[in-house]
Amino acid sequence: MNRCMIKDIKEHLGQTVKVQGFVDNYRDSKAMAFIVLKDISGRLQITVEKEKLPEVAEAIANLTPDSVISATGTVIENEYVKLGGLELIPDSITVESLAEALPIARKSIPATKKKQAVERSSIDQRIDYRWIDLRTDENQLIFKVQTCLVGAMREFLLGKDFLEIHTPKLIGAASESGADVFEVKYFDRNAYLAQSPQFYKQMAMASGFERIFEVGPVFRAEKSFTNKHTTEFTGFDLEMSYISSFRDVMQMEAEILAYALGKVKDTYGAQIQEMFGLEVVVPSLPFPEVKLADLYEGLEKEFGYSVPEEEKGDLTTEAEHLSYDWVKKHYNHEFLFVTDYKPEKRAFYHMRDEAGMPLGYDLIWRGTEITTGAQREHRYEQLKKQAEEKGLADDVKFYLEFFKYGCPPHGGFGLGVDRLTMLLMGLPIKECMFLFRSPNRLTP
RNA sequence: GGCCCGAUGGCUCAGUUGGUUAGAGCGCCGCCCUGUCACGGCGGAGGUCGUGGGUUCGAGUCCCAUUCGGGUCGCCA
Repeated sequence: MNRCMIKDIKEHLGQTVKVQGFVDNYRDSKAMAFIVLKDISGRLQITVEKEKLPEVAEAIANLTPDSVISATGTVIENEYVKLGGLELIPDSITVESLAEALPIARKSIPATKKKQAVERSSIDQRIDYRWIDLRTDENQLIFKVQTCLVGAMREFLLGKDFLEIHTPKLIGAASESGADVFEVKYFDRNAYLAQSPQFYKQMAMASGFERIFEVGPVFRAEKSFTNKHTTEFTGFDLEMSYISSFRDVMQMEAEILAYALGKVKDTYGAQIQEMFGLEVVVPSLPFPEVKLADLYEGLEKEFGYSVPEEEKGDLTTEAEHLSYDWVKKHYNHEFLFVTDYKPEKRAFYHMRDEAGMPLGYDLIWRGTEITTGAQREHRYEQLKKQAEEKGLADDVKFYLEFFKYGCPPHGGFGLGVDRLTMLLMGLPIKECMFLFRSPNRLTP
């Protein structure tokens, strides 16, 4: 018999079906036993009248929470069952895998008059047993949402003649700065884990691909300890040719996000609201935009936040957070493009205007940076000069070659998929990653 | 890397100015309970208090060192 997903169970009223999943709850008394079965799609009560079904009773006599079972039986309606008014009366139950007592508490239980509250285990404790932690509805929703989000972004771009590429993550030279890359052994020499597909996606422009994107792993050997950093994450990178300004890139990104968030809202908006208490807001176009210096000025005037002049080349964490209040107040919007960062703070490959101002932007969503984007410098001599200014000419020699034999003007951005997900759910990044990596965490 | 904080049964915590056999809830195990739905009732097992040293008649508690971990800032996606 084919397995029936629990979400489809209602279509099989009165019929015999097979269901499989984890034991979400087990209540066993002398004459009756109740199993709440959970699969990825839902929950179902299995009701066992022990005297009528001694074989089934025998099979589940030592059942434990989180064991995996298969059950076949008849689906019936029963108003008395709080779980959807449906229950399965089994003919047989097979215990596929018996679970030991769980080492973590996945959910908080509030205090009652007699009992004190049980807090759920810390996220770090839960990550030690991530595969158990991920069985909850809340955690599974995170990955359903992320799948929907990235799928929608991909779908959007495929409709606009983008090619999806896959660049190497093992590279021979430390790219960009060289300070924050992981070194790995590569036969009889050293290699590095790519800290960004930047150089290769630009190579795709020199290859005449015109429009590309990539979803892939990014490695950063930075000892960052915040709720939004990790040493390995998933980057959504895009590059497009024949732009007339970096604003073409910004517009493309805004359109992608508006489309993808629309899909997420349609599909999971209600569940996100219910489980995480957050509304998915589909952003209006275009996204608001502000110059970095103007933002600092606004924050000082309107929120009394000021920083020393030397820190104004970049956004401080607090300024980033305050920018959310600022953009809500001025534009009733969650996204904010920030432009006109100082050239010292930006990568050498960003194109600059006559005044030396980088032609790029950061995108801040709900007070957290999710993207850096720019028009790239595609003119060989100029690019070489900018690399030399940062003392990188030797390190990026192979990259400079991409621009010697013809290269279209182009630009692009890198977007943090995990940051997108975490902001969508209102959680720290640890809670949103399938497996979190940090300087202190390399397992499971 | 700077600053701050923590480490007590499987989990979450309590542990009073240092004072006899270290407590609780959940979980676990056993028994009881004809329909539960965060089921309920009774009983039980389980901890040399991260590690090393010191002070003291006496240390989970005070001091020093050390290990591991967490938060935050910087860095960034």
